[in-house]
Amino acid sequence: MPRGFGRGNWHGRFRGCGYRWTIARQSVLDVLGKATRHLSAEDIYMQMHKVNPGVGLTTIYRTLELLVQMGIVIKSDFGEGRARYEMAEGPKGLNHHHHLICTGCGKVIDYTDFIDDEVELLQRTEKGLSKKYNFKISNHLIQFYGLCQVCKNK
Amino acid sequence: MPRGFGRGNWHGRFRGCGYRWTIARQSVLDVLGKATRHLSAEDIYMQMHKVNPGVGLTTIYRTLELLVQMGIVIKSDFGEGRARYEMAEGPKGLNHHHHLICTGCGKVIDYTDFIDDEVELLQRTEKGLSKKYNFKISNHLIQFYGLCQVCKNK
DNA sequence: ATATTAATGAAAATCATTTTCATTAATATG
DNA sequence: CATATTAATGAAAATGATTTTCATTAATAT
Repeated sequence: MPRGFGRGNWHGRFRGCGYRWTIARQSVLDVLGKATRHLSAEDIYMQMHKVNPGVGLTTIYRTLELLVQMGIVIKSDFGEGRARYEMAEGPKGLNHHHHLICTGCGKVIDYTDFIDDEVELLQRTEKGLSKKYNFKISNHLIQFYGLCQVCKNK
Repeated sequence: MPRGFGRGNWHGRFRGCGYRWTIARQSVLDVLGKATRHLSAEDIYMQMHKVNPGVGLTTIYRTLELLVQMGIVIKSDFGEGRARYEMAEGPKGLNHHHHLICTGCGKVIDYTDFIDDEVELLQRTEKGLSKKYNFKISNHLIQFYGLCQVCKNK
C-alpha cells in the first residue's frame, strides 16, 4: 500500500471533492489523528509548528473549516471563547466523551464511562432522529450544565 | 405580596449573596423572563434600550456573567460566534430544544418534539451523572451532527 | 444626611476568527 | 518534462464579541 494512502486515503478523498492535497492539510490531519483530546486551532498550530514551521494559523483555520465541511472533523464549542476540533471517527472513536460543565466556576469534566443505558438509548435516539428528519447522523455533542460540588454549596 | 418580590424574590437573593439590586439587573431579568428563545447579549441590549436607554452593553455582559455564576441564567454557545442566554428554569422550559446540524451546509434544525427514547436517555443519564459526579444538573445542550437530506445525496 | 464602596458607562484593549490581496505551488495540459 | 491555470497560502489588516480600565454614579450602611 503506497505511503499516505492508508486508512482514509485522504489524497483521493480530497481530489474527489475537487480539492488539492497539500502539506498543510496533511499536517492538520496528522496532528488531529494523533490527538487524545479536543484541540484548539492554536494547539494545532503550535504542534504543527515543530514539524512544518511554514504553515500559518490562517491556513489552519481554513483547513479546519474545510475538514468540518467534509465531515472529517467535528468542531465543538465548550464556551471557552474558542472552538475545539477532533476527528469525526464517530461516537465510537477513542477520544469520544461527553461533558459536565459547572456554570459556577467553569470547570469541565470529560466523562467517557457512559452508563450502559446511555449508549443504547443514544443509538436508538440517533436512529429515530435519522429517520424522522432524514439526516445521516455521524456524531453528537452532549453537555450537561450545572453546579459542581464546590459551587453547589456556596 | 409586594411588587417585585414574587417568584424569585430577586432583591433578597442578590442581597443574600452580597450583591446590590439595581435597575440594570432587574431589567436584564425582566427581558430574559419574557423571552421565548435564547437571547444574545446584544438582543438583550436592544430590547432593554427601549425601556432603560441608560444601561450599556458592558453592564449587560457583567450582569449576565453574574447571573450565570449565580445559576439563575444559562449561557449556551451554538457555535455562531456569540453566546446566548436563557433563564435556567430547567430543561422543561418552554423554549428548550435540541439541534440537528448539517456539517455539509451548516443548516440547523431545532426540534422540541423529543422522541421517547431521547427523553428517557436524558432522565437516566442526568440522574446517573448527578450522583456519580456530585453535580447539580440544571440544563443540557444536545446536538447531533450529520448530513441533511440534500447534502447526503451529493 | 453622609460615608463607603459596589456598580456603571464610555472608551480602549483583547482575542479568536475572517478577510484581503499579492505570492506560491498543486495539478492539468501540451 | 515544461508550462499554464488557478486553488491554496502567508502576512497583515479587519472584524466582532467580549473584557478591562478608570473616573463617575448610586445603593446601602452609618
